[in-house]
Amino acid sequence: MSTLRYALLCTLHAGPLTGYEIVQRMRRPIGYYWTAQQSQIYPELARMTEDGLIDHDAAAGPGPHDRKTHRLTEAGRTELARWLTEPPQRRPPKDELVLKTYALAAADRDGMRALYRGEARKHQAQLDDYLAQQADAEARGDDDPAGPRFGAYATLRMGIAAERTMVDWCDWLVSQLGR
Amino acid sequence: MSTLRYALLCTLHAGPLTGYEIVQRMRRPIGYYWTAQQSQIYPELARMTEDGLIDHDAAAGPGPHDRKTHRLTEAGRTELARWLTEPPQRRPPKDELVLKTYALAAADRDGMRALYRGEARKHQAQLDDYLAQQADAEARGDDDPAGPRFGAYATLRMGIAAERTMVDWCDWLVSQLGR
DNA sequence: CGATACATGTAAAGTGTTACATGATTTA
DNA sequence: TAAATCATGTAACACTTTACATGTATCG
Repeated sequence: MSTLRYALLCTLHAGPLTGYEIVQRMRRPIGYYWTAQQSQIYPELARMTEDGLIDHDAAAGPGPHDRKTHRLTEAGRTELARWLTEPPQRRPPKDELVLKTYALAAADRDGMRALYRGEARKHQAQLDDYLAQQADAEARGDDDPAGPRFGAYATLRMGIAAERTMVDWCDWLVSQLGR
Repeated sequence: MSTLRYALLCTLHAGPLTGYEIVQRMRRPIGYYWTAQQSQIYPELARMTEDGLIDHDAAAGPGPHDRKTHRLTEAGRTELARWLTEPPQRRPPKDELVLKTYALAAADRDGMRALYRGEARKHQAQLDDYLAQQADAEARGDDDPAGPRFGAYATLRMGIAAERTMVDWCDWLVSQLGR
């Protein structure tokens, strides 16, 4: 079972969705910590249906294909619950900005300073977006650990903490590289 | 030009290395923010040599192949310097633990609490390792922004900040899921 | 004498991205 | 009427992982 499969099971955990809606979730909010392309999602949904993890209602769609609303089967729900409490397998972190930093000495100093200033700005913008989402979530009561949307709220908290860390680190580098 | 190529250029920025030594660096310290398998590295080094980004001295090796010590060419160094100050392309973050968190409501509550407790412990261990490395680095004077090893030191700082963020987030989740 | 480190490579399978293809309905 | 949204799919290519393959030198 690939992680993509589990990501799709996660996407469907709170209720049925069409493939198209799953693609949307893979941008926001799930795209903040997992992504998959449309061209990966549709064939995988078909294979998961074959394997009995999900099933769907089909209805005439706008284009040449049926519109399918997918939902977890009992088998899918069981498999998801089993996987969730398993320790995640450490996958290679790949961060281009940190990679660039390792070879910092081989670059133009002022150019690198400008780079970190720009990245600090981008991460600050993302942080502001998350902060606004957090305020909305708390207004809805999503921060209740017993509520059904606490999981999404907790991921937001991680996003906020990670962006703050990036902003601080970039700012520190700007100050270190300053004259 | 794939990012793998730039990662290899970064690895060689401070001096010549054999393929085998590059593989070691891809575990520690570069592996903390970038990885590649041996089977990816050797063919890519060959292609980069063909393209004039690197060259090497060859000497009889222990096995059936020559031992090659790779170094950047002038063209490679120029290309690296150009790339370094370019804004990194945002690649999809993929974090299995955060993905699991999104679907937290579909799992056993105590099981999830145990998961976050275990992950907090693992990240704390990694943090302690980084902290020890930081002390060594500072004793060597690597924290001098004008020194040649400041880049590696700065990546360590990011690692420390990121691990601390993870530990805090896991601890927060344990407390939220507690009775 | 068995395991580990040194040292380089190839083959096959799996995963992910980009591009293509169709076509109705709604919005500017 | 042009663009965006809804909706599903395939093909080709690129990238990554796992496994295989060879062989010396050193350490316990």
